[in-house]
Amino acid sequence: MAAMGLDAKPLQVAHAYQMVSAELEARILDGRLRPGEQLPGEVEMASLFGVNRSTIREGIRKLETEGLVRRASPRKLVVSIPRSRDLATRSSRALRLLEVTFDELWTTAIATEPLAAELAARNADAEDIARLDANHARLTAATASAEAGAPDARGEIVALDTQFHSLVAAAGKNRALMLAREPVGFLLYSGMEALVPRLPQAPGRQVDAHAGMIEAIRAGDPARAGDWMRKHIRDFRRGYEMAGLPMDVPIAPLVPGGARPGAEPKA
Amino acid sequence: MAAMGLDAKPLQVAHAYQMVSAELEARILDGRLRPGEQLPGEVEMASLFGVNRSTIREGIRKLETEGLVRRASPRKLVVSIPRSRDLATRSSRALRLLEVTFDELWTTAIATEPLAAELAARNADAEDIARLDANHARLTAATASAEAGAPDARGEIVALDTQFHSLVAAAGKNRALMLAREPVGFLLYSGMEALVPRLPQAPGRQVDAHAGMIEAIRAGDPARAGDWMRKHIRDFRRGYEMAGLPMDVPIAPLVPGGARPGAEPKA
DNA sequence: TCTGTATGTTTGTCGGACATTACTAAGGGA
DNA sequence: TCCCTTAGTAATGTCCGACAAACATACAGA
Repeated sequence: MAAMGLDAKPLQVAHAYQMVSAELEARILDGRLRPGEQLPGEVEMASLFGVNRSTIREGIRKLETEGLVRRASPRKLVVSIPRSRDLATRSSRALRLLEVTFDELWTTAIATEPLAAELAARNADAEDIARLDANHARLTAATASAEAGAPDARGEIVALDTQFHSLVAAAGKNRALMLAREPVGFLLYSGMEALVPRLPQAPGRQVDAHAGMIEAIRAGDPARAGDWMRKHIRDFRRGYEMAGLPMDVPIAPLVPGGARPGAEPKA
Repeated sequence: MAAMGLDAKPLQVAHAYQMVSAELEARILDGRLRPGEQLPGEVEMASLFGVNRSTIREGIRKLETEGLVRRASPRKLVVSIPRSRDLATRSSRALRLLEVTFDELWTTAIATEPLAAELAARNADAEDIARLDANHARLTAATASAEAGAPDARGEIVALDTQFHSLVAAAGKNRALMLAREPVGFLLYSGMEALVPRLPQAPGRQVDAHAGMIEAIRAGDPARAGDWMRKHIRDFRRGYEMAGLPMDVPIAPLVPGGARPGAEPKA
């Protein structure tokens, strides 16, 4: 007796705390509440909306999580614009949970990263370049100490590489691209963690590529910057292949055996 | 007395409800809690964590908003993977609040959309193509009624175009790309709402481009599909130029004067 | 077997309470 | 007059207890 003229409709009941967050969200999105503006206290809101303070608090939790409001100080709740960083973190987490493959990430990156580099060559200012230089200096140092056998330099190399690409994107001044590429880059470059120990020459090649890219960006040469990036990304894939790492399996497998120490699946 | 040997540390106090969500989140991310698994009731959790039920509820609200848990039924709280749709919606909202320009969106799209089309030509299955056909049929109809003077066909055209591009991306079977391009596409194609009334021939050209793309995808010809998409996206920009719409201002201005009714651009 | 009812459980919401800690304003010293 | 200290106020974070509505399960009846 499935069909009786109507499809399965979700028809979710409207709970009070959902209405609170929905109402505030609507006011933020249509501009009645503007970023930076301070919201009333919980008690006042409770009386305004005619609900209990607990209910207000649950609604606020939701908006807080979405990044539409933020605590400027422990007492001040202000309207805010979601930070790209948080959004990227969440997307990244989702991609990990979706168990996307290296290949999916790489294919996306080969489209977005060179564009980011080209834009960076066009739009980078002195500060951007300074940041890139600083990053590169640290990467050079970390690579040296990794070659010297430092055990924990690997994680730093990954972090610095991830940051380098974010900096390039930021220098490009395209916020849509930044937001789109960030989660992909974050996850993709984390794959280098597995690459380094099997391909000792990888970090060196990386240092060269970064240097070339910074040079092209500094010179304001979009084509060359894009080429360096393409080469860099292709090189990454080749390294992955040479290291014998599989490209059609999840970057970060969802718990093959569990977590670190004991992690026995409970009966 | 600023410096006493330490930089300004964030040092945000760990509130109980944050620890609840953080703890559950950690268990989900490292696999101790698996997608689909059901969580204990609120009372039980409260005693497990040694906090009050209200506190548990606030923590759950956060996880719910992040999409890491979901209510399967009003009584069942299960672990889940964040839905791309929600993530895209949120990113889209953020981009709108950031007041990204048409140019930023377009520049990103010209990199991602052709790739999506190429992948679609490679990976689309029968169902994907059926969905594209269905979408195209509706677009054709909507365009016809728009040309006949139907007032509200404009919104449907925008919705169908947005959906078309999502379907193409979905047919490409690259989840990273889908997630990256969705918010950009959503916002970019909404710009067509303003385009249609000033450029009556736009929908017609669009119908042709979509048809060509579907044909290329059906034929499994990545290069041709990509070319159609590039042409389609470039055409969109040209249309925007010809219509005299500015490309370096926010797509969706944050409340020029307020909400729908008047909506005349203020001086 | 299917349907309807009774019981128990869980969520959503409420009201009130209290400790801690930001903010504020009054007061004292230079 | 201005600055610093100090007390007071108010808001948040957390807790407790309570209740209605909804849902799930078991059971009785057709």
